[in-house]
Amino acid sequence: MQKDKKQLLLDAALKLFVEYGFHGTPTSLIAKEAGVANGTLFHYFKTKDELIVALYVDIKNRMAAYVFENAKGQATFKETVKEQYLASLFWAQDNQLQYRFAEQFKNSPYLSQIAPDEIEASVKPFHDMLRMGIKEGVIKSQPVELLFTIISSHAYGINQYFMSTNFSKAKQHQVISDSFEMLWAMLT
Amino acid sequence: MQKDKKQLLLDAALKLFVEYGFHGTPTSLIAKEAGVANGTLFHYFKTKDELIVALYVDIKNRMAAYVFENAKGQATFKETVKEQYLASLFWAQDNQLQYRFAEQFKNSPYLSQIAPDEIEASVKPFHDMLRMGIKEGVIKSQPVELLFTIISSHAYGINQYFMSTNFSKAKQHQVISDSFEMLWAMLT
Amino acid sequence: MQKDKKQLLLDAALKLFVEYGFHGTPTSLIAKEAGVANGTLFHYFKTKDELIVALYVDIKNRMAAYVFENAKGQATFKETVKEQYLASLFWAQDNQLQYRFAEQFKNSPYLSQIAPDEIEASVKPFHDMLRMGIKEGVIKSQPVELLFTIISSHAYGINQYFMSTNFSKAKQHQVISDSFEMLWAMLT
Amino acid sequence: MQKDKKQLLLDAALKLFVEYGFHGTPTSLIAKEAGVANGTLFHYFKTKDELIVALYVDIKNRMAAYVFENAKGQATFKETVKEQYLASLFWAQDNQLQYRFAEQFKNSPYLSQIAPDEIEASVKPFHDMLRMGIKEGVIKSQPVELLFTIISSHAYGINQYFMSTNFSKAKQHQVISDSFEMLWAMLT
DNA sequence: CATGAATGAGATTTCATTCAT
DNA sequence: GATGAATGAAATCTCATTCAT
Repeated sequence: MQKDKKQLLLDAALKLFVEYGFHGTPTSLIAKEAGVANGTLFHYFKTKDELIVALYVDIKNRMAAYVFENAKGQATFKETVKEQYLASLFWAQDNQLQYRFAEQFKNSPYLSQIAPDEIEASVKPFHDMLRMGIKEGVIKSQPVELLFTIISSHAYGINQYFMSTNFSKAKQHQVISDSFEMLWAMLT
Repeated sequence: MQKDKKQLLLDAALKLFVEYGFHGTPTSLIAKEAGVANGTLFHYFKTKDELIVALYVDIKNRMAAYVFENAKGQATFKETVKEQYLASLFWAQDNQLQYRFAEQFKNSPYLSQIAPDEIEASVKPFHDMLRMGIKEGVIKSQPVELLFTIISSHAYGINQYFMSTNFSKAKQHQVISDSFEMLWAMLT
Repeated sequence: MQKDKKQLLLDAALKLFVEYGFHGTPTSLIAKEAGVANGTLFHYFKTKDELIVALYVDIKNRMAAYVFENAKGQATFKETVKEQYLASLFWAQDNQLQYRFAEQFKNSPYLSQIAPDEIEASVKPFHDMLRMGIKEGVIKSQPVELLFTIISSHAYGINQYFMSTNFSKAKQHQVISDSFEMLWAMLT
Repeated sequence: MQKDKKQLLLDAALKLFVEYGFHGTPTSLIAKEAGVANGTLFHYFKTKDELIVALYVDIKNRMAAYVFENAKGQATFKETVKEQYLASLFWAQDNQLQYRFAEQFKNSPYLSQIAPDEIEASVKPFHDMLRMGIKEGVIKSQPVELLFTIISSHAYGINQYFMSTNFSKAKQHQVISDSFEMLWAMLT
């Protein structure tokens, strides 16, 4: 029994969007790559835009699930932050296509199609955690939005760096681990 | 005496690309917004792609010129880095459209139309400066590409933060200044 | 016990065709409105065209049955014509959707799908009646086709008039009755 | 110098719409018949709907102009009404395509795209004239909307009759003239 | 009988680009 | 240089119809 056609479409779309961009990828090509008929795409997604947004939401959820799964049950605050940071970067490493798609999406006019409270909800757990760290006096007392943005951007930078290098996985892990310590120096 | 039609087109394109994206902005709309005829656009730019790339290069150059102009003649290495960092963020603050256009461009398939050695050349001065800092033992001995990426991403994060807040200019300057100290703690 | 699915489909189609037109109404919408599955429509009607034609024929028959039922057994020729005229208008009043559907159908390329002899057959009783009236010297000696067309158009006009007014049923009956006398003046 | 491309498109559309109906006529066929490129149609009419409506308005205006031109300067009220009635029917005879298109349009959901006050304005001259006739005591005192509808429908019926016969022009003129007298008997 | 996922031909519409004026 | 009508390839999307379950 083969994969769901909806999933086949999402997979095909992901691959092609990353390679050719949203507008460089006709829906007909997505259908072809997925091995389904042209109209089938529109059976599952009312419009091309809806497909793009659905793909983003799907990826976002998968990544969040991965990060939380891998970072739960740490003893200290620092351990928790570190594991989340590492998990994010490991996930990005193992899901290059998804990561690059998400970056492309976030820098496109499509982002405005995500309801602001949905975005809000997705960052809340991180904000809450940072607030706790501040209350416990472990990290600097700064607005959590600022801290979160700085951490995210730092991770983003590391990823960009990896894209322009050809490191082994081991070396990448090393860099990630080092970079966290730099980040931590900044936060405390 | 009115502006050059070429400049009118670039101005219109910038505004519309930021609002609607590259593909959400037809050339006809750019021409209309610029107040010139449809075909005139193609006198100045052979293709739409050429316009997009020209706009990016133009913006890139203006920003670089601004940063170098404002950061020259500092006494110490830290002062030099700091002034460049501040100048970048001040420029982004004063040129929101240009900044957002550049971000969109960098996350699009158009980026590949910029020759790699052109990109190389534009970051070289920064790399050289960082190399000097390392040699002088002022900052950590890490690959300059990594250090540069981290600094750039940090600045990117601060900008993102400003976009979601409504700070006064004075408050923004405060945050920028503070954030540099955090960054510096990370680099040394 | 609920209605026959075929009837549910006809009802839904009637309502939607009048509101959106034949081509503005997808079969999927008809099925949805009828509360049945998409494919079910094609069990009962081989094609969409067949559904449209079937609906028209059904309506035509119901109207004819109504008119004949209500106009039978009149003493004089004038009484007979009058009762048929009244019955037609009363029926149209009570079956607005059906009436408007029929008008739309008659002014569409679908009309050509009704066999000419079927049309012939449906008007024959009226032609026969008029021929009798001429033979008896009650009405003008003119081609029955012309007389019938004039009578039908007259009724059509009255209906159009009602659509743009908001008369009570009583007032409508009054107008219908008056209008028949005007019509009769023309025929005799 | 050849005809305006816009006019070529209107001419082609008219012919094809009457033959195949609005929805049976693809825009590509209209362009082909007009001898212009596909996109040219959309240069002149933003949508297919806009073309359909524009065509109707154009036809409506031409007919009105014809009727008024041919019926002006009559001595009596009856003469005026008669000349307008005759002109309408002669116009329909000489402009079969236009007439049939207009009938199709009026019985379609497109009609609702004509602003009510535009419709109002087009019938006003006729209503005014009828009001005058009533005031002068020449015709029955009935609502002018009713009288106008009856006259229009009468003319419509005559036209329908002509479509199912094969009369010579002379014979048609004879019938039209006769039918006006029948109509007049009804109005007075 | 009934379903609804799947199809794919075809329709409308967009838009970068050209070119005669 | 400047114009804007004209182009036509290509994109998105619709929808009547089929068919395995």
